[in-house]
Amino acid sequence: MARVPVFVDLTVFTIREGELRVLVEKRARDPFRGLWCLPHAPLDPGEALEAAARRILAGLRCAGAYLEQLYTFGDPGRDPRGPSIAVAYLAVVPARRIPEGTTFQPAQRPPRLAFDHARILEQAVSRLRTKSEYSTVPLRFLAEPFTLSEVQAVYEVLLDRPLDKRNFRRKMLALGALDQTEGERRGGAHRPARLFRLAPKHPYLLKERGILFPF
Amino acid sequence: MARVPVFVDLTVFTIREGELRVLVEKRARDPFRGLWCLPHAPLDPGEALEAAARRILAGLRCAGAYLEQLYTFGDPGRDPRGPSIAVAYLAVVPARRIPEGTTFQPAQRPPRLAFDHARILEQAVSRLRTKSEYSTVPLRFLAEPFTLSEVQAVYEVLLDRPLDKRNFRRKMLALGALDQTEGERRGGAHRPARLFRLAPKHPYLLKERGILFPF
DNA sequence: CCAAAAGTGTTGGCGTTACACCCATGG
DNA sequence: CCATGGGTGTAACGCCAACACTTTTGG
Repeated sequence: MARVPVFVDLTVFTIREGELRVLVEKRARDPFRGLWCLPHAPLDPGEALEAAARRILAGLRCAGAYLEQLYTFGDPGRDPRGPSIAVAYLAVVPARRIPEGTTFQPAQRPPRLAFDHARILEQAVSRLRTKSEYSTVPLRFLAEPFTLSEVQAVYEVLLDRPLDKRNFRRKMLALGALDQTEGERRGGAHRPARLFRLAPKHPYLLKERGILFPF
Repeated sequence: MARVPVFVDLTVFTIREGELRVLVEKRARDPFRGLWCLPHAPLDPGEALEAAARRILAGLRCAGAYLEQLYTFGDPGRDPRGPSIAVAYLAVVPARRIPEGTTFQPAQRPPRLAFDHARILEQAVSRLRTKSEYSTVPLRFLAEPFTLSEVQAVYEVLLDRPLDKRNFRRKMLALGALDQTEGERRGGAHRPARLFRLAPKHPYLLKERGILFPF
């Protein structure tokens, strides 16, 4: 029976300083000692894949983040120690929930990464950008409650283009994915902003027919 | 180090008798002896995942079929013999290329399946239908050369609704995914049909903005 | 000459984009 | 009272869905 080591690898994204960023760690051991890599861990026997991903997230103090399976990488050369499998997950964490001491690097121009992690990251970024066109995943970059301007800023980073404010608000509200909450946010010398949360039963995919963006 | 058995499982689809069908095998051994299951095999150490999928396809005499990775299943209870991982692939084979002696069952109302194969199949069908809205995957159900009416029939089965002939043809040709070939097909007491092939550099995803279907 | 599938254009309606100003607040 | 970001409506345009008849062949 074929038994190769099985790893769960994570791409944890956030948006900081107007840029998409990914969580990386510095390797303490060979191979690739001193190089950056994505957080990962071997699957415990008897542990479900998603459970392993959540275990790693908890270790990063990012429990509760949005999580979805990305892709499975099994190129025999991906680890110099020998054949292995990496089940990669994509996670999203709001910038305001990032714990101290965590390192996030620009996802589009990352530092050199160990193993096949550059390829994993590339695929994760691609998936994230594609899904921004037709899913509510981008809302996971925000801690509740949030303002419509914050939502627009997230979409602008992910889609990498400016969006029209009036059209954006009209469409976003029409989705039914947001619930307005009590209260407002005062953020300086200007009119206070209304606050929103993710609707309890928000759709994951946007609409059956047609795409919502571009505006 | 965590070493659990790694399998590659296949969902091989075709369209026959106006219905989406999936290739199944009868199990010759326990567990689940005599029950239907999806084709699968353990990953050889040192073998790439996709290479294993193609090896299984070749064993089914379906070499050359369209193939993409679907999802990885690792629920500890998926195999009664103990924890294991299944990397599932989705394949599409033209009805005219099906070898003798292969069993295809209706994909939407399959027989009882061993292991967690019912869940794998469910997810594969869902993915296939979703992708039919915005990708050229449905064209893989046809052996070249094919007629536009055949293409429309495939889309109608996958989307499960009738499509307008004139609108369908206009949009499909506008994609640039098809090349007209020499010759025509005479199929009885009616005007001969023009023949097409997949364009060498056909797009995988349809258009950047908007979706092509519905009509 | 009949049956059967292939092939072909136009129009009205709807949804989308483009666009500029007033509001509420803090300092 | 000034600066700052929050909030709002409409009109022109372009794209899409709806729709029916002619063509070519085999028997």
